[in-house]
Amino acid sequence: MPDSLQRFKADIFQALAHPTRIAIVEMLRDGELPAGKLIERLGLEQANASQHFSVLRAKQIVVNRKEGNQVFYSLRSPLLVEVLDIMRRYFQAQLTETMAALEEIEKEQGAAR
Amino acid sequence: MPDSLQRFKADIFQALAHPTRIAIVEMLRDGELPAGKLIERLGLEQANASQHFSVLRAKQIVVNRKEGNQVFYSLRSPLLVEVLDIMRRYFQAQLTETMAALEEIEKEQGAAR
DNA sequence: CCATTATATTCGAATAGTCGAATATAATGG
DNA sequence: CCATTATATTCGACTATTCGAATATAATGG
Repeated sequence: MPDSLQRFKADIFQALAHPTRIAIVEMLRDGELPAGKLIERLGLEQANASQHFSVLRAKQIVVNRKEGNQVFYSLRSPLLVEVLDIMRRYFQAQLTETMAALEEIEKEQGAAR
Repeated sequence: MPDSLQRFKADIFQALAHPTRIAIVEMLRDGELPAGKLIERLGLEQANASQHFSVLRAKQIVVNRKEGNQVFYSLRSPLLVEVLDIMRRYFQAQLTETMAALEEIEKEQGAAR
């Protein structure tokens, strides 16, 4: 039933379905960074970070290169950044709706008093 | 560490991290459909479909309304459709890259012969 | 009222994901 | 060579997800 495009999409979404990995991707939007820097800035446990990097590598969301004993990660494509930006708009749209709904409720409660 | 926007994004990505749910969302892009139609067209097991709908409802990706004994589902926002469209571009870009890489390899193997 | 249709929920089994600790591996420098 | 740094992998424990079967609930029509 699922075609390969749908499977691909699901795989990418799965890879992004964790806030830590989103944070990593978002830090990389401005360019390549060493693993150590990502770990430090995001306050991650080293082993756990490595596991998250592994997920991102497996789905080819990031590219890595070695320099000495350091590994540098970068995003493979800027398209993912577009996806995240649309998500921000979606979040804001939802927030706006929720605020409007709350105001409506408060207005009704004010009138009922 | 993760802010609420990142958690939100991760939640939405999680909800989309299954090909069946992507297929459902894609069928809904053209407008509201009854559950039964979705189940029939996608060849889903009823109980499993219901579980997938439940995931989509929980994250407010879909809106549902009842009419008699039928439930109609629709997308809450067109922004998600944009996300899926970017993903298609991403897939195509990856495919193009893979093809190019394969051709490169074949060219090298041809030259090595 | 009862049988049928429509769909949600629960159940249990199996698999997958996530964490931190422990371990392994590679690179560096003294 | 060995200690240190950097990072990947494994382990084990726990949680989450997915499936189909079974069950529950609601609506419909005769």
